[in-house]
Amino acid sequence: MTAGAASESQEASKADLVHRLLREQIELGELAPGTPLSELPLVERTGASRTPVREALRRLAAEGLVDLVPRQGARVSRVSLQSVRDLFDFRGLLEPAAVRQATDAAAIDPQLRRSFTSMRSEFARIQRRAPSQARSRAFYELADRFDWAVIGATRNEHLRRTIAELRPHTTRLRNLSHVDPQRVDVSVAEHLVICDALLRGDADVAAGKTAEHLARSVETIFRNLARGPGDGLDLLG
Amino acid sequence: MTAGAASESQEASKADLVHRLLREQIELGELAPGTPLSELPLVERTGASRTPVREALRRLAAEGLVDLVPRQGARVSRVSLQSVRDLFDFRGLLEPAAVRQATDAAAIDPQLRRSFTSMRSEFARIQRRAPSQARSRAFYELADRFDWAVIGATRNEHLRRTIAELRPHTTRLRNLSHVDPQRVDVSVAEHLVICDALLRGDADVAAGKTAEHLARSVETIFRNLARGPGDGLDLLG
DNA sequence: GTATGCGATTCTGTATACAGGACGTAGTAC
DNA sequence: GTACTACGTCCTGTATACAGAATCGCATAC
Repeated sequence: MTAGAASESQEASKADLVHRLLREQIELGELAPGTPLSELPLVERTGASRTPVREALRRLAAEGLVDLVPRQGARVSRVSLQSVRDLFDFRGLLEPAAVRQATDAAAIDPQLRRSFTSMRSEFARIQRRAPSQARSRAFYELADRFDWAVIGATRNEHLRRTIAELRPHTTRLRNLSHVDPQRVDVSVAEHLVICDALLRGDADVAAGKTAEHLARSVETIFRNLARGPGDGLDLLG
Repeated sequence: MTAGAASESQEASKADLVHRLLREQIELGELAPGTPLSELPLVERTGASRTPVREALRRLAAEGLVDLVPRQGARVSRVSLQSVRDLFDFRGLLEPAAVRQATDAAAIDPQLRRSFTSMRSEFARIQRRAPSQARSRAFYELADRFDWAVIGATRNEHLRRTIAELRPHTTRLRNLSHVDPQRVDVSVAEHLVICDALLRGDADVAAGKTAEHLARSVETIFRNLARGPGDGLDLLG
């Protein structure tokens, strides 16, 4: 594992590094929507030359994290209400199908099954914790691992790649909005239900509950938005 | 239109041109799966320098038309039976949803409605023609226009972009396989049914028939494949 | 005859230099 | 005082040069 990581960091091109750096900063909201990303400043900041920086920007543009205006340059993409709707509608189309495939895979692959079983008990443990900042963080970290496990268990390559490409958008949206402890409660319970159905081999329920979970998530985001921008949801960039 | 095309060709960067050239050649099967795409030969062939050529290759790799091995270069991506299944399964997930949105859009937008009405009558006209090479070509050209109209009428940007990215794969698959006149017959009829439901505003039927159409298409491809590679389906590249 | 090692060639990954276009600003004219 | 124009600066798009890695072929040793 260590050797793997070492050879990875050796194998990673500078374009990969710059791409990952920028993607993480955009995900975390450190680079606010609308921030200009000119190449030369990035060359200074990253130490790479313009060629890898260019490639990183193009890749980010393909992922939709960066808007590229032909002779004007790159900016961190803005987040509109419509884009949030689009994102969750699209996830609602894809992720239930992915959960379905993951359910089938977990029924066959014992190691995958153990992995989901373990995450299920972690969700249960979080459920018993008192609401706190740390609890929310733990939940999101676990939910991320769960989502990646589902992605990894998705047989269909197109489906897998497309969902994976959406994750930075989802993460960014979470980091741009505020944590709603009540929503975390519900979300933990929803993940438990999905885990149970998945482990039970009930793909229909697992997929259905995933769709419901996404619908409730976007509902919460919009409700919090309706409280006004003073509440912290600062999407217009 | 002419001025538009002129300004377009002025606006298009060399990277765009190289990208389009290669994509078309891959779609048409002129560049067979597995063909190495080294940068220097492409520089000579296209007249562009390495930078735009690189960008075009990276873009094609992101679209899945080219496989990029880290320190080894680019090859036209190979087409496996699994990748065909994956492609059509994924399309079966996305395109019914897109047809649904197009149905809603056509109910509101009169110009869009006229466009679909006109294509419906073109399908009907093709149906009455005698089977021939030209008839198949006319059908595929029209089916392409129909698909693009649906894509254009898809509100959800993620859905629209993802489906659009799949089209080169579909086109390539068609050009790598042989035309099955019997399948064209059925396919024309299926498109008529979809058009009718779409124009009638019946999104459920339009979506359902789209899913059926895709399922039958992939079935035909696999059946023709089962007849053996001598039949012309030369997918292994 | 076969296997192994060394060398040459080719290619990618990266850096950098150059040209053309866009935007902002300042100055001038009305 | 305002609007328009011209100039300067910045930035992208493109070309090209250089270094390191990988692969292929050939020669040699067993």
